[in-house]
Amino acid sequence: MASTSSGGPKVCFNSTCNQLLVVPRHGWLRRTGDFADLCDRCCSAFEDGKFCDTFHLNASGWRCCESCGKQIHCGCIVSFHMFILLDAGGIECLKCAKTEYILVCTVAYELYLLILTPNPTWPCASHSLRGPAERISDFSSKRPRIYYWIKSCTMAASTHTRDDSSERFVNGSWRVSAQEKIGDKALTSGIQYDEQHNLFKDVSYQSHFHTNATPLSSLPATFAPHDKKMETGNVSGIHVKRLRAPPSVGKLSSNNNGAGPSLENQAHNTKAQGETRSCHQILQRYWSQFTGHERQQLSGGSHAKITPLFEKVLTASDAGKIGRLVLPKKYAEAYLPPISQPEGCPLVVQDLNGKDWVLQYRFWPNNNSKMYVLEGITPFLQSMQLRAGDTVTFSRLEPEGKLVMGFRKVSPAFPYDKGNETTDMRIPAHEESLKDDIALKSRNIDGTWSEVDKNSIRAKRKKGGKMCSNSKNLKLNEEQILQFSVTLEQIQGLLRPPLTNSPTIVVIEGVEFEDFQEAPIIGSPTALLTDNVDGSLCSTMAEPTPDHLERMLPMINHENQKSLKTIEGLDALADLAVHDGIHNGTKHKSNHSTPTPITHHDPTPREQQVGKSMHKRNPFILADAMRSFQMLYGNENQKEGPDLPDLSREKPSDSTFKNQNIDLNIQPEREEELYPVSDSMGIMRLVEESTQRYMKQQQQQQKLSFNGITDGAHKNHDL
DNA sequence: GTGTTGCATGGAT
DNA sequence: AATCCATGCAACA
Repeated sequence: MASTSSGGPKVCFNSTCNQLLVVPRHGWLRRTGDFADLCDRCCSAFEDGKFCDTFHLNASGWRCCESCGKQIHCGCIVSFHMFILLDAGGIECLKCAKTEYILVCTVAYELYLLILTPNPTWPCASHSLRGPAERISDFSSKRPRIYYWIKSCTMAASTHTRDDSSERFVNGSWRVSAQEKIGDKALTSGIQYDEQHNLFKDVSYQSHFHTNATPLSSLPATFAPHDKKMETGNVSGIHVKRLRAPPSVGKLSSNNNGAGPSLENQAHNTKAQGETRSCHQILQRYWSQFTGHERQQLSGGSHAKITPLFEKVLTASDAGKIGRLVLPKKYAEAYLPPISQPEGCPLVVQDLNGKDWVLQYRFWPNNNSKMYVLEGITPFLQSMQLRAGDTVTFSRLEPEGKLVMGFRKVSPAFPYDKGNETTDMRIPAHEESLKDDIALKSRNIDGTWSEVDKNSIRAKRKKGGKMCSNSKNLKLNEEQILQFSVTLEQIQGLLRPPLTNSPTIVVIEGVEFEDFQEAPIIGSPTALLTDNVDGSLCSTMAEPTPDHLERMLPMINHENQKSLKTIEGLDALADLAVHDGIHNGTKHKSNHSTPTPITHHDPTPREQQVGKSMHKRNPFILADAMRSFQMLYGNENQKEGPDLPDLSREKPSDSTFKNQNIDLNIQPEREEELYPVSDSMGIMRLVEESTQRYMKQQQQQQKLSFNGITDGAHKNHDL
């Protein structure tokens, strides 16, 4: 590369050019902070994004975009901004990356987007969020384009208009602000680049159009998400929130503003990903999982845009008679109107049918904090027939900013139940993986990465229990689910028919299940024939190994096994099968001489909430296997509320085989009536009930046998 | 007695 | 240790 000698005539920085510069033009920003001075021709090539194509064609470092295949030069500072490095390796051109980025940011609507740049003069500190001060200073003087999304908010009985958006140069830095009128209040939102501190600030404040309104001091300072990872402070009554300083320029818009190629630079990568992570950091705990299909439904098929905000799995309390839905504080503060008084404000929420519901949004003081609740939720829940364990989703209809409440039922028969209007709510796999990736880390204000949002993990653990502690494993993409549905069908391969019985074939959702009067037994089919002649006992197996499961899944094709193995829950299944099932199979055998009562375990509310994950050591292998599958197959939010058939109530507990008594009050047939088998849960239920019948029959037989009655089995055939 | 409201408590992270 | 939040519960209507 050419350089300039101090005092001497400048030559083009392009070493392959070296033309004397009469009027140097600024090219890329060098690491020194100076610009590379280019001649007209080279600068034009640079600005057109063709510099590498022109001058570096024979250089090394060309790679193909993983998405579109376009060749991108990755070997020089000039093209440094023209691609992003993919987490999984490889690169992606900005065009492709931008698409993804826009998508992500659409989800994370609330976040301020600071994608700056007219000119790719920022060599981008991809390694550092806070670049050297000289870069920043240069950058700040270049009137960065600030891509700014104003937040909107739905408030009951309020007009909501977006009044103004402007850019101003204030005190040496560019400030973008927008004002929206919400009722009699004006929310001025702004972002300002703080040159001195090398930061972007969120400058938002409320004022009033009318003097008779609430005093300013009583109003929350900002609508911005109250992310504690952001440093905040108050300056002259203006709420200042420190955002991460973008290290670079990079305009989201594809417009070429004439100042250079409209190329989002590498900073885009780091910035976008950083902000993306930040987005997700804000959202992930109650991340709404909408597909385009659902969004379309929510928006009534129109072109209105739906912005998923967050969601909440209904707890027993939420779904109880009180009609109070506890809202996650973080998201209540981020996405709902700010309330400073415990009384809160009425909130108009639209349901999926377009019907408006007026709820009271308020909070309670709690441990120096607040608990946000939506009161009066009962009519909505009843109308939608929602219960504990179901999920209520909160989203926003754009552009009017109306809050929309959707829902997802705990047993929507996903993915088959086409009738359920909120099925198919999974987000596409690529979003999912992105989310998952994002969920693992978040970026701190100082640009470092740290463990993210433990609440999210906690929430996911709650949802998935031990089976799905990893978010990546928690949510299955559709392909996995389909694969798993096949696996579910194939589970019959695990159910060993008692030799003395012939099955009743039950077809559910196109899947044939063999309903034995005697319970099927999980075990290796190859082992079936070698032991257990009475057909009622589990086979005893040698010391099980992890490979055991594989042998137990002879009918599952390799692909599905692979797929399953990616699911952490399978480990749990294997664990159950190997450590519990087989164990308990043996135990089961011995139980013939050790009668135990069927105890009805009434789960604590916490157990209900956590689902079945608490039942780690259940002797009834099939039930647990079913539960495992159920958890994997079903919604990750799947939980059982008090109104749902709690399998844990119905299944024998650990003590089942210790003191066998028989609870003859159980009426599985009736339960079937109550809970029609129309979904995946139903399939589980059917299988489980089948096994329950078997259990009861066995126990009855044992009891009767103990009493010297020999025809017990016949008498209890219908149990 | 019943339902509602507002706060306190404690488990989970 | 701090925080969140699900739920309990006393006070009140």
